[in-house]
Amino acid sequence: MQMLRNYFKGFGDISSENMDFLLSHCTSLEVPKGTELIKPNQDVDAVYFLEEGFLHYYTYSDFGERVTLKVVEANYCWTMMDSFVNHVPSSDYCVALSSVRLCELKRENYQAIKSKNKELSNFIQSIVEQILSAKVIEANKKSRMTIEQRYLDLLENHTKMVQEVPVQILASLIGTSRETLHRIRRKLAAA
Amino acid sequence: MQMLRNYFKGFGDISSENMDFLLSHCTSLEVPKGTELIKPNQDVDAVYFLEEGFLHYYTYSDFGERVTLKVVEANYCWTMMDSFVNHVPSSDYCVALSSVRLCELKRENYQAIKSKNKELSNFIQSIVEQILSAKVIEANKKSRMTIEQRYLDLLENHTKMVQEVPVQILASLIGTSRETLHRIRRKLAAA
DNA sequence: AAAAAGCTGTGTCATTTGACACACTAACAA
DNA sequence: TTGTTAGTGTGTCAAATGACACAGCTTTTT
Repeated sequence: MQMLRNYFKGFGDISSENMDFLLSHCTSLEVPKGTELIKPNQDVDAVYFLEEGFLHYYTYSDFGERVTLKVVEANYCWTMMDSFVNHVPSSDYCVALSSVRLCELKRENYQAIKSKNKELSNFIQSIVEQILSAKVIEANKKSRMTIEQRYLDLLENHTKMVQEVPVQILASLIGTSRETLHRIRRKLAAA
Repeated sequence: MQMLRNYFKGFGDISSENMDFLLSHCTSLEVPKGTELIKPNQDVDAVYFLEEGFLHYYTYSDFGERVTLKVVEANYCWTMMDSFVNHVPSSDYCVALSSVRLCELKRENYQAIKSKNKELSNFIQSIVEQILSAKVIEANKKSRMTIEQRYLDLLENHTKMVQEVPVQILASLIGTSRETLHRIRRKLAAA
């Protein structure tokens, strides 16, 4: 839970009572590799914070091809946004790529935190705003970069992910085929 | 301002006093085609709601190529998220593609609304959550679709945009060159 | 009105990509 | 232990794409 505490701290100051209140509404859990955290038609009623391991968030295109939407890594907060916010069933998948340790914040606890007091509701508001900002930055960055640049970015900023996540999944994440990613790796190795 | 009122209504119920308070903190403005709303190094301290026309939000890649990040259309709320949330100067551009009518909500007014009362702060929180959800859905949708599907999506759901925005900009928006988009259009016309 | 700038349509051609195929290795389950 | 499944490296080839080039058209500027 220490990791989650530090994650929260990064969003601003908060009294220690409120921090404890926050953390007391989160529960730790561990799941083995291969666990299907989320399947289509499921109602996602929690937000997850990853402490260790990798999650594979993916869906299928109209052509039946599996498309990676996100590889969730440690120290990252994630949920099926649409399902969580709008109470609709998810249409995508989320599977543990490794043994995973995570914290769960249930929707009812999320609501309880928001209505506890002003500091907490402002704190949560600030977190959501910052996550929104980060999402936009991430999407814009992706738009500007070529496939090769995206791979170099992974290498630089998500080294462990590159080492531990299957190449096919990385390829799909950056928007190409595993063969093309392989060509990029070969080229980089030669240089 | 009526359009903005309806936009807000779409996010949930709110007392008419609060709605009026909200709207009284927004100001209407009109800018002619070609206006540079935002230039690099500028500090963006407002959120904009478009009532009419189109905005071109773009940046440049490492290769000096102009990349369209978003074409903002009527009934859409937009800002340079990073700059607005984190008080950092923007590095991108936003230019009016046509004569544009918009509403502006300054950061200080945004704060004033959030702290006015509980209903308003919850209302704003709910809007931010829903916008975040929509952003994620949009990004995921884009990941799943081919260039052609993205164009068909524009045709179907943003007909006016396809008619009024230069093809080069649309091509960049969906992630391809104007030549390739042209090939797609030719193919669709033949069918 | 003339000139300039921006946008569009289109052809050619070299390059990049994806699809397929196959061998090899690692991980896992019976 | 053995069979099975998942993942990787690599080659070939057809198809898709981007870069370039140029002509015609529209809009804006002088």
